[in-house]
Amino acid sequence: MNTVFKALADPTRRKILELLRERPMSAGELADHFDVTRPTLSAHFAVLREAGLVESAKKGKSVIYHLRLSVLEDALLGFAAGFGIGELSAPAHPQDPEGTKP
Amino acid sequence: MNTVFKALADPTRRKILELLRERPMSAGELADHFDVTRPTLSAHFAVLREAGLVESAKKGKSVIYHLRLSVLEDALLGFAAGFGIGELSAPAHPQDPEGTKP
DNA sequence: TCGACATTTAGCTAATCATCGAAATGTTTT
DNA sequence: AAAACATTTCGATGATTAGCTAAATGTCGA
Repeated sequence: MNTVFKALADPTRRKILELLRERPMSAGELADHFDVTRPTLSAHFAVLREAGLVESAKKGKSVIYHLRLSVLEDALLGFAAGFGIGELSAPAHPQDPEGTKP
Repeated sequence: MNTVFKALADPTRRKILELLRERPMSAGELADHFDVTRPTLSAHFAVLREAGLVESAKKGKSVIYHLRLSVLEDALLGFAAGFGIGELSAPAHPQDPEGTKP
């Protein structure tokens, strides 16, 4: 949970998550949206992966990243709930919560 | 908004906010809940104040800190809403339930 | 006014972090 | 097999950060 907030502390990483919200994207495709070098972005991916916020899958030459919405949701709402913020129905996860897919 | 997430990245600062959620507290009273020195805590207060997450008021010998809940709420829910997390706002793109992307 | 108390500022150190260029790894295509 | 491509690892650098001790600032009560 600390790793999630640490990951969220960087604007580049938050933007990566926002891009991934639309659809899964390859590392190179993501890189086209930023001015930093690919090694730098790769390091950001590692932080996000470490926090459980994204998952990666090799696809040919590329590596496809996709968002793990449930992790973001749990961290954000879990923390907010402690403050009485977001007294709202948690939406059913549209995404696989944990590696339960074949 | 970046300053808010940066402020939330530290566990000590998150705990300060949680303590302040119950009631306003003086710097010294807050300090009793942590193992770090008072100057260190004072620096954390400065970060939280800079982010707008707390406000301070001098009261005699003490300085009373109180939470600014609306700032926390705006940052958290504002960010979450962009992901369809948290409220009535439906997700822009319901996530692809895996596999339908060749 | 003096001394005790609460907090902050100042100055420092060690650790962490974002970034880079170059090299390495792995995959596809010719 | 070799060239081309995508991504990551390696090694280095400058910036930021959390932490400390010591000193400064400000406030109250005797």
